[in-house]
Amino acid sequence: MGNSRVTLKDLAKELNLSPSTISRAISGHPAISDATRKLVQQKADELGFTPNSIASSFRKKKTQSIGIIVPKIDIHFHSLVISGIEEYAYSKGYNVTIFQSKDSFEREKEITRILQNRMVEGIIICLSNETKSYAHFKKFAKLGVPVIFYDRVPTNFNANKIVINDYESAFKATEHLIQQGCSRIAHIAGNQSTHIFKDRLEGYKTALKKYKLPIDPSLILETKNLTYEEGAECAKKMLALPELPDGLFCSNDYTAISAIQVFQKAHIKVPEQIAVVGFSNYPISRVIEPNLTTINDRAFQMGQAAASLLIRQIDDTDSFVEFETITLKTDLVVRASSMRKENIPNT
Amino acid sequence: MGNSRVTLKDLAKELNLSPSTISRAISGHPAISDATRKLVQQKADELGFTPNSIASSFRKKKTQSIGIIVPKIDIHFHSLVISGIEEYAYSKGYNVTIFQSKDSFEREKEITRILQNRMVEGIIICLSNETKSYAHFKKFAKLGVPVIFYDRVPTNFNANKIVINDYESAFKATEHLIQQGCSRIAHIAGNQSTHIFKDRLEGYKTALKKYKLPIDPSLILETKNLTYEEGAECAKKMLALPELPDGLFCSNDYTAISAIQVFQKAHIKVPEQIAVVGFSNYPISRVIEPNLTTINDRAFQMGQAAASLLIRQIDDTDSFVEFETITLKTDLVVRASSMRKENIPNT
DNA sequence: CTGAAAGCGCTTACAG
DNA sequence: CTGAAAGCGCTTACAG
Repeated sequence: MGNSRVTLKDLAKELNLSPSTISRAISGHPAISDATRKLVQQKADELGFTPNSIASSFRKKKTQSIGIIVPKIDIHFHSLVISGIEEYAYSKGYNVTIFQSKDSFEREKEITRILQNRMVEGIIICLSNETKSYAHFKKFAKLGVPVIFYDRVPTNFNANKIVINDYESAFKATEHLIQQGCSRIAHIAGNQSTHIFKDRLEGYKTALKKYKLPIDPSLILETKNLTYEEGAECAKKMLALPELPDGLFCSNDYTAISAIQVFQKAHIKVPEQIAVVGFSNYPISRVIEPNLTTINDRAFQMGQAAASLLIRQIDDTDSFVEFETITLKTDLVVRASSMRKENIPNT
Repeated sequence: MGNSRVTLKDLAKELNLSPSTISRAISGHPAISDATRKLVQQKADELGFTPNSIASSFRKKKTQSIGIIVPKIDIHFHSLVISGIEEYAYSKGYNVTIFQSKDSFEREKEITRILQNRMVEGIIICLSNETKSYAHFKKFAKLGVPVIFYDRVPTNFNANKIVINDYESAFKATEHLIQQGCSRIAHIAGNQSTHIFKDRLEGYKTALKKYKLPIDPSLILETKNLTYEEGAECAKKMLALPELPDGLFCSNDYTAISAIQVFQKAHIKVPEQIAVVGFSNYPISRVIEPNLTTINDRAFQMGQAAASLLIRQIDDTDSFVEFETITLKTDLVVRASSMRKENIPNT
């Protein structure tokens, strides 16, 4: 079947004009007369000409495409970020090519090679949880290809980063529990080798200190992956304590929800006997009964911010800025799971 | 900063070999001696040469990339499909470029133009809900670029499709409720202008007919978008009926879950007084209490199947097959929300 | 086993 | 306002 695309040359021949003129007419060069432009446009439509952007990319060394690496696309947080990136990039004429590292360091390295070959103009990445070395990103600095890290970002490595203030957010969440009258507040923590979960634990501790509450190690439960199942295990451990905590701050929503369900099955009332706060504001937090108080981590906005910073850096080739870190605001979304006093929930 | 990539020519000059030989050595052409191959590989590593795949794509007219169009990336179903596509495509050396139509027909058309210009080798798409005409896909047939539709697929239009049997699945779900002893079974239906929701309604009706149960129009509640909020409204309408249904089959999980919550707030027991079945097997179905019986629609596998079919069609340029429709198996995942008799749930 | 040459479809500096 | 010419970095049919 006629795999034959119509090219600039074909158009030129048809119209007895030079390819240069056709090229300029199509791309809206100002030096082309209106008459010629119209003529060319008409013929292009007639013959079904559309510019071959691979040829154009090759010639101009501008691919108008950016690469995204995420651990897994179907994690809701990442799909929101990707959605934000795509939306912004599309509005600026950039395409988005997606890769999953599957949390494999080797695969992440391989993907950076592919992205280099593909000549993407910039990269947005959430590191795999295996990644401890960042040498595979150094080549992009040499090539002038900006890289933006989000969520799981490198430590001890200069780079562009989009983050939220995990420490502050955790502080806010814990402080809220204290203000609701809780004094024995437990924490379900994420893997402490990941700095965002470390920061959340720190924020929790700082809030306790500020309000002169003791830090009780038996109330701090570290998990590997903050899974639904791990949340349930942690809740059971709390039930086995000599005295039940009266508040619980969890490093994500899954563990918060499974903990609530374990408590409820043990006929412990949430929030009356134990008030619970999660982290991320997943859709599920508005489904669980009672609705979950949680931190809105602005995943969609994070994607938009990452794309915006990236494209700004692609365009400003001779800026003096080497690296930028953008910290996004978070909100505490107060719902029923933590409401022990007469407040008005904000969602 | 030295934006200078090392090229084939540079390598050739360094080694006093022709660019042809370098090209063949790098791409593993069999006619190259081992000695030369090693020499070239070594020098390539030394100079940090990596092939420019844009140049290669341009020359070979093979971009090794496929385009995906989804209504919205952060809908869990689509993110699972995309994940399946990326996984399969990556294993075959294809890259995946993603676009969101945002359920806009105009944007969908615009995206197909971009994909044509970008010379993707194939396209996987879930149609926007505004799309009624498929003329914008015809150009790809002429160009020999295969297009695979999934989920929301065209009707009355010959095309490659990956689908599940919505009719059968709905039949299975409804039959299960009947076997659990329900005889007044309601249905929360999706928009009847979308064929998959029409099929689900048909499957429901057929099951009732088969078991000689009456079809009661007051028990069939159509929604616009099957949202959580619409599910709650429908449940309230059921509560207002002279007699409550004893079974409920919903066209998705969100409506099923909100209905369950409305029932529970009205002190109606699920499944004892009303047994509920959803559709999609979203993660949330294992969180709600009681856990939701639902149809596993195999979104990840749908993505893999779409990518596999697409790449098969890209490779088989001279096959006699014009179009293919693949129907995937679905499972009824039986959980507590529908268990009125002593069965063993399968998850 | 290796090389010389042509060309993929554009863009752009230079010239008029 | 328009054109001739060179070239982006590869690949491949042809030749030896």
